[in-house]
Amino acid sequence: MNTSIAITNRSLHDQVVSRVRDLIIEGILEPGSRIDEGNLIDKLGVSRTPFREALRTLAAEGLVVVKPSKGSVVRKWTPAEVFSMLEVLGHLEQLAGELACARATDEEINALIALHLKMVDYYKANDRMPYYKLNQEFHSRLTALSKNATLEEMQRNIQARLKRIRYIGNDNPAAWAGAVEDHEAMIVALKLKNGKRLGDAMAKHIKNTWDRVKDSL
Amino acid sequence: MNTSIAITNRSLHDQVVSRVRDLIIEGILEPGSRIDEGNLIDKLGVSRTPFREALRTLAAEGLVVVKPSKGSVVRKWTPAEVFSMLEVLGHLEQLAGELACARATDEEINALIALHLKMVDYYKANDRMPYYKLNQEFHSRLTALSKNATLEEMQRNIQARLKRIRYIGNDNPAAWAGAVEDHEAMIVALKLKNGKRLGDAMAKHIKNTWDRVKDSL
DNA sequence: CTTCTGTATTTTGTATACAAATATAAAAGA
DNA sequence: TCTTTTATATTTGTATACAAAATACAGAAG
Repeated sequence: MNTSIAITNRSLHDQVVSRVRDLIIEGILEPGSRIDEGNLIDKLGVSRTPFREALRTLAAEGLVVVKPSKGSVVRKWTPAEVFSMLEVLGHLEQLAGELACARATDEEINALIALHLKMVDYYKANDRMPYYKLNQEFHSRLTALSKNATLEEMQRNIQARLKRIRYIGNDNPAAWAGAVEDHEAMIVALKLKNGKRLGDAMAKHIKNTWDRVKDSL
Repeated sequence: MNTSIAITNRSLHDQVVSRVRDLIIEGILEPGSRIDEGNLIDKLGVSRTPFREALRTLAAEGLVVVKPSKGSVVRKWTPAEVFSMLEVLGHLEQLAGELACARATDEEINALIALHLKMVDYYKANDRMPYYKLNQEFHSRLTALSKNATLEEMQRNIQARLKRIRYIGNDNPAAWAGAVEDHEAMIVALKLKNGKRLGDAMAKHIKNTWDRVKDSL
């Protein structure tokens, strides 16, 4: 078991960061829109101090832009920026794939295969939301198998920036079918522990993501 | 010309961020050491508010760790973390090299070659400090030629984390000679606009960096 | 009408004040 | 002497207060 009885007295800062991050990812705070400090601190029930600290964290993460003396806005990506993110993410996941094959245990690989099978079930049941959530986890967990902390961190950061965009741009059936196929290829390579092959499959998967996503920008 | 008459009224936040970042990189604030808030705000002449916001920014950048209710410390990297950074950086620069060959103009390439020649001069004159500074610029500018904003950002971030370590671990003559040789190979590949070759040369260069640096950790 | 200009209002930036938690150290007990 | 306890000081977290900008707007001049 993995339960902990530790009391997590998270600081307001941390809570505000994750809350606002979620508001951005869920699209409740829209890209390009101004972040109304007075309004949000009321709704969140915190004072300006932890809220503004949270904005600095989110700005460093790239989700928010703080314009001096003019307030903050939810960062809005240009298509070129999104492309650049996918270009980097694809390359990072290629590395992740190669390292995973070299470093992951059979147990870890089997756990990931199980996750993949669950995703296939959701796909067959046409259940989009849980599929989407597991998909995020699939990529994070595969990256974790690389046993490279920096790689995990960079992947998580880009993933967070893309989350919203990816969700919007993935709602057509053909795109979904393609994504599942990509994953199938990745799983095959992972089973064989063929790093080169897995890396290429992951890079290709991200490349396909651009095609799925680009028209919704 | 490129001069601007804009008045840059930088916020205290921004100033504190760059000031403290420099203190960390220069080793005046030592890895693992506590950041004494009271002391530093006195020396910097600012109040706690912008200072603490700056700490949040630096924490998100990975240079500082904020321990809830216990203060902040300068982040200290384990050898495994440094290795992971170099592993990712090498892979990112490989991509940068490939993209640079595809996207850079002849003019940009020539400017980089000129920079390289200046570095060789400093090397021959055994002038370490200016060489080191140009080296940072060399890598940043080469990455910029990839015309990929995300790649630039990630490279800059890892670069900042490694800056201190790299400086310390580069003070033996053989290592320096090796680094210059690596750069020579990179320049040749760039002249040929051979992306594969440049990418490999850059990846190899970073791999060598680990050997130069690992004993000082 | 427009455009300008000065003023009121709102928003942002920074400093300070207060509360809560942690670290320090002095005193009491074993 | 070594713990343990308790009081005190320091540091950290959060709220508020004040200052400085930026924005909105009303009235004056063209």
